[in-house]
Amino acid sequence: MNTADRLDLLSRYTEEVVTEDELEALLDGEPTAYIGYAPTGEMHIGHFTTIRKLADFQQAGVDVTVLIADLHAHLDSEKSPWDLLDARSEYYEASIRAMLDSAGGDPNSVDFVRGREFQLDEEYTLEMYRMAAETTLSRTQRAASEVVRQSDSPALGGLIYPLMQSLDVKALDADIAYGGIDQRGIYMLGREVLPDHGGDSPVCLFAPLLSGLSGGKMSASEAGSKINLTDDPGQVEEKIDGAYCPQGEVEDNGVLEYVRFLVYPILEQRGEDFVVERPEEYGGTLTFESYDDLEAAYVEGDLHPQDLKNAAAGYIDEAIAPIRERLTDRPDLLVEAYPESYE
RNA sequence: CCGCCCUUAGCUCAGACUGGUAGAGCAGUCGACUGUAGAUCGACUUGCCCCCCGUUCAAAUCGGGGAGGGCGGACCA
Repeated sequence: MNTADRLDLLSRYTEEVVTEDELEALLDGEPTAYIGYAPTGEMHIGHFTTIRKLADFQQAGVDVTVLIADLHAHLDSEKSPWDLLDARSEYYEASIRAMLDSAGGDPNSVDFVRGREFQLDEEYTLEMYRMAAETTLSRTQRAASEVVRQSDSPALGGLIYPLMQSLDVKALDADIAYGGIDQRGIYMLGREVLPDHGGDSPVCLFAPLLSGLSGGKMSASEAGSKINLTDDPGQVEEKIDGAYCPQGEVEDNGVLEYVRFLVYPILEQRGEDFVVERPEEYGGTLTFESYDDLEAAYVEGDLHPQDLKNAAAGYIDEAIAPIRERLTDRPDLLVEAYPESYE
C-alpha cells in the first residue's frame, strides 16, 4: 500500500487530524497508535465505531495498543467503584476483542494494556508530580472539561486525569493518539507539555461524537438513546425505530450516522452494498453503493426514514450479533462488572 | 481542631418557622396526529423525605446522636 492510500485509510471517518503533515511524515517509519478506554459504564454501539476504526489502523500497517484505563475510570468522579476496576477491565477487553473481530480487525495483534501496569512505575510517577507542579489549575481544568464529569465541587482526581493521559502517550510509546473529539483538550495539553517531559507530541486523530438516538449527543446515562452490545434483535429494532430521525435532515440524525460510521465501513470492507428492502407500494427495493449516494437520496426525500430505519436495524444487529453471542457465552463478565444491573 | 449550611422522585429543587405519612419543572411511559422519530395535544407512573433514638394520638417537619457532602475560620513567631 502506498503512502497516499495509507494516509487516506488513517484519516477517513475522522473529525480532525492534528496534523495532516505530521501524520504523513510518520508514515516514513513504522508508527504506532493507541486508544484508551476508561472501563466505566457498559460498552455500547458508540464505542463500536471507534473500535471499528482500529481495523483501518491495522490495515494501514500501524501497530495498535488499546489501553484499558482502569485508574482513570475511578479518577473521574469514581465512575467505577475501586473494587470493580478489575472486573470491568476484563469485561472491556473481552468486548473490545469481540467488536474488533466483528469489524474485520485482528484482536490478536492488538496490544492490550491496563493502566496500572505502568502508571505506578517510578519514572511515570515522578514525571506526573513534576507535571502537576508545572501545570496550572485552570489549564488542567480546561483540558479536561469535555471529558471529566463537571461538578460544583470537583475532586482532585479529575485534574490528575489529563496529566496521566498525557503521560500515557509517552509510556506506551505511541506516535498517534486516537480518541473521540471530546479528548481534544487533553491531547492538546499533551502535545504542549510532553516535550518538556521526555516525550514527543503525538499526532492526534479524533473521531466524531455520534448523535444519540434521541437527538443530541449520545449520553451514557440515557438508556434508550443508545444500543447496547447485548441488545437482542428485537431491542435493536425497537430502539432504532424510536430514534429521532427527521425526514431529509442529516444533522443530529443518529440513524444516518451509524450507517455512515459503522455499517458502511464494514460493508465496504466486504465489498457489499447497502440494501433497503422497501415495500412495492413505496417504490420497491433500493441499493446504495456508497454512503454519499444514500445520503443524497435521503436528503432528496427518495429514502423515507422508516425504510432507512428498517434496513439500518438489520445491519446494526448483524454487526453486534457476534459480540452479543460472545458476551452471553460469558455471563460472569457482566455479572461481576455490573453487579447492580445483573444478578 | 472550631463554626455554619446542605441531604426529599432518574435530575434540579419546593414543602420544615406554624407536626396531620409529599409536590413542581424537566426526564420517563402510554395514547392521538403524521408512512419513522421529533414537535404538538391528551393521559399516566415514580419516593426506606440520609440513618438511629426520642417527644407526640400523629414526625419529611420538633429534640438528641450519627453518616455523607459543602463553605468558612483558626494556625501563619
